[in-house]
Amino acid sequence: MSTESAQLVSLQGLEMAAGCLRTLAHPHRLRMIEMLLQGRYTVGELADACGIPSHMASEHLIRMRDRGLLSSVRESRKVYYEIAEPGLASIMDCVCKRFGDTE
Amino acid sequence: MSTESAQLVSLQGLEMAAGCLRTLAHPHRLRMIEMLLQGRYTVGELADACGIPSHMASEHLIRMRDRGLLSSVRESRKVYYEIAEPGLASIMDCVCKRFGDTE
DNA sequence: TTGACATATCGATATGTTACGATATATAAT
DNA sequence: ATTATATATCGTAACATATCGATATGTCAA
Repeated sequence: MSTESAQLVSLQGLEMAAGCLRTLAHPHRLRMIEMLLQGRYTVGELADACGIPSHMASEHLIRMRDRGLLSSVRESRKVYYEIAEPGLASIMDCVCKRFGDTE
Repeated sequence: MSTESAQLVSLQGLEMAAGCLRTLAHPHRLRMIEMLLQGRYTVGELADACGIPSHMASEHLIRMRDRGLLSSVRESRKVYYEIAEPGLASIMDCVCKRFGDTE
């Protein structure tokens, strides 16, 4: 199912991958990505869903956008964020399979 | 192909997932995992492959073992590490697809 | 223009992580 | 017992990150 690559990824590639993984490695950011995989949301909506002040949600979102994981569009007063990196679906799929509660 | 879960992962689950991702988010640790997905290696072999002193490789490996990602077996003077979490294959597959050089 | 709302930025503090030298343990050979 | 090899642990300094209050910017309505 997975394309077996005999060749190793370059150190530079691994450094970029590590940067992305570090950006993902926060429970609130994972929650935001989980939601954004199902549609676009505003900063305030994501903040409420995480139970954090919106200025902190903004910081998380900007961080992910700067990494190329998300993109944002301003519409009047609100800013909508959405998924920019398609690979996030596979990562979240792994997270759900391993840590999703089956209750 | 992926089981679409309408239900969100619990915050506790996301915290554990974030912990695992943070543990993965280091270029040398990713290199080690990449190698271990193809077979077992000793601390010294992994250290040489990463170009770091073996006591630093040991710290990285113990960190991943404590997270449940790897397991270790001592054989005489050497300690062999191997993959303990099957999901690592999917994660590394994502990394290869996104950051693997196609040269 | 004034005020309200939504998002973003700044500064300070607290916590976590990394790399490194030094040292310690475990195993084997002499 | 001594020495060499392979891993592991400790202490620390440098650096990155998280959180939070305060403040700033951008947008709209009255």
